[in-house]
Amino acid sequence: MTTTVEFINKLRNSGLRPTKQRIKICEVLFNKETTFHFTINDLVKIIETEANEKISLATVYNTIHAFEKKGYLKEIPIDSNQSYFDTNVTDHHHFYDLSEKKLIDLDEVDVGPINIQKSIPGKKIKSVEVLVKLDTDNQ
Amino acid sequence: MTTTVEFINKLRNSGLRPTKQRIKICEVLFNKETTFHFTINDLVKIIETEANEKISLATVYNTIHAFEKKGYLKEIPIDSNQSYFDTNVTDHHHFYDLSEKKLIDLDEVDVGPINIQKSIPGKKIKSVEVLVKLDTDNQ
DNA sequence: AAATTATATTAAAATCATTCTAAACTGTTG
DNA sequence: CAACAGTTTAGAATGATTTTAATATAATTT
Repeated sequence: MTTTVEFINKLRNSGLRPTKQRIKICEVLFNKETTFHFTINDLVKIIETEANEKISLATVYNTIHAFEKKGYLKEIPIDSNQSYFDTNVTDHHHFYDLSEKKLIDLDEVDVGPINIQKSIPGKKIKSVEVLVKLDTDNQ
Repeated sequence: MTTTVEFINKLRNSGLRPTKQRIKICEVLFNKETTFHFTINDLVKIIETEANEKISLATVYNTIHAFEKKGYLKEIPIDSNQSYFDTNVTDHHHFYDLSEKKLIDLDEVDVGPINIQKSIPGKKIKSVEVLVKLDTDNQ
């Protein structure tokens, strides 16, 4: 359980003004027992349900991108028309359930170390992400 | 070098009518020395340049999706607003150059074997894809 | 090889996620 | 509290992709 004051400090410390909207989004995203995955659409629905506030769509986008830049969220690469975000920002990978269009965390430990044996001159590796696509096992 | 007749057979054998448009797209995609990555936009431009035909955008989309379903193309999962496709359908992975928004192949051998140590009941693994994001190495 | 049928192509409109705009608003700092 | 910079907002704009419904073409039947 994180208090509102702590979110305010978190925001201030990262150079983001603690506005009503940003605090509300913090509460929705970071006041959960477990981390989770969401699309912007999901988030807007959660805000409408969980809170009785309406936050403009543009603000939700701005805030999520700001949080991503600050490292509070991670975008997950999926060949989908919507962006998926993860409140779990530790190094880990994902299952993607194709039939249910749902993401499931995959600990680094469950994948093992990955050593990229190739390099591109002038470029450095920023991240290594594994996506494991799942199908229904209709045997 | 693949002849038009071979493309016609390929299409017919997979239950796709060999239309003028599909054959042209086959030629543009599969008559290259090397495999490559493209977006729909890229492809449309290539068709306009390489051929003097105009294929409707809807047809390009339909064809690419049909080819993907038949396993002649692979969609590459990237958190981008455009879909990327690959004419290399063998098992391999990718670098994604963030500054140039370009994909580079990464052989399975350059990544090493990946053994997923977790399973989801009722689901089976369909694919394991590694995306290595690259940044400019401004040291 | 004409007639029939099933499938594909097309341009344009529709849709949907995301970004932009410019006006109104709100934290922050002195 | 005044002034300023940073934020929020609704709505418009953008851009990728999908849908529509009419036309065209390939395959099948006669």
